[in-house]
Amino acid sequence: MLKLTKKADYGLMALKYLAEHPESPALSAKDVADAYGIPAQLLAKILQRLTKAGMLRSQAGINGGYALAKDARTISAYEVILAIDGPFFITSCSKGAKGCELGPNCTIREPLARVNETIAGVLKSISIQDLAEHESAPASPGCDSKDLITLTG
Amino acid sequence: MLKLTKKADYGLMALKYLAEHPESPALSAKDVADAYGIPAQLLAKILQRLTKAGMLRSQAGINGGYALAKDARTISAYEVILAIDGPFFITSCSKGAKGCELGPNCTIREPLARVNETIAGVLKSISIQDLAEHESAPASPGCDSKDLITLTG
DNA sequence: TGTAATCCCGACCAAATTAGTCGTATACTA
DNA sequence: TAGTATACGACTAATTTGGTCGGGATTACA
Ligand code: SF4
Ligand code: SF4
Repeated sequence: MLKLTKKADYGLMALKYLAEHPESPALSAKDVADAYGIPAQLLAKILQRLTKAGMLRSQAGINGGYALAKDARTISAYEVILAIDGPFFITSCSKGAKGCELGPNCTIREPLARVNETIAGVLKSISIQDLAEHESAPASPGCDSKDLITLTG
Repeated sequence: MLKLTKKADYGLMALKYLAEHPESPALSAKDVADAYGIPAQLLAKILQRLTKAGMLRSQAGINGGYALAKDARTISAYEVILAIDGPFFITSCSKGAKGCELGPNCTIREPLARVNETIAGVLKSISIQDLAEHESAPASPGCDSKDLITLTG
């Protein structure tokens, strides 16, 4: 539960891989898939989605493939997950959903919605760059994310 | 994706409900289920798990049922989710798992593990009490949760 | 003692979601 | 034009989740 889908996982990995190989003009889906031993066709579909979402550029034909369309540090994990799995909410309801309609009955929805935002915030604060140089460079010194925390009260 | 299961959701609701009715010595699974219109048998199983995990006391027989075994503010959303759905990790791997064994191949696992901890931390900081009085009383003033944030770097 | 209410628990089935495959069309390069 | 690649939708398979059933054990009380 509360798991990232493998697709999102693959997507992040692929993006990270591309970020680590800026020299190549383009890497094919197969290249990346082979590098990690994941199904090439599945990864292809994922990369297509990321392309449509604007974070990759694609090139068909021989020597074609994918390359980052933006700077690695401007792509957040959140965007990636969003593009691959669609909008995410930890509750089944949340705004705009056809989920469980306990509506007024349910008073835990609001606090949970805040948890949701917190998680989204965390995910937004992580860039592909952060993943690539995984020797974790302190990007948020001090307590500038204080707002993320206020959800408990 | 990244969704709370309905079981966990139900569990939180039930706990909140019990927290709101401290006068009753015990409420049956059916009582709670009816209050929210959720399947009684399913809720029963959930409550059993919470009982085994020590956050509820149960009483069989006529006029039996469940009651909180601890103060509502000492029960965190995290415990509840853990008891109902088992250990949660956003990645398929994470320590102790039989998940995807890209092992050394995968360098995104470590940053994601930190995201995981952050989420866990947030969940831990929310008590049943917080859910019950959902007019959100600031429980964490200032920036005492700074550590939750350092995952980005 | 007997009965009704209730918890307990494992096995089971059904629905939903996720993972992965296939087939075909299209684009690009040499 | 041959070969390599993306694009995309439909399909199937695997896994997870949601929910049900049935039998058994406890307890209260008449
Ligand atoms: S129970 Fe409440 S929080 Fe959960 S899905 Fe339904 S309305 Fe949302
Ligand atoms: S790809 Fe990496 S992060 Fe994802 S499950 Fe496998 S080892 Fe873990």
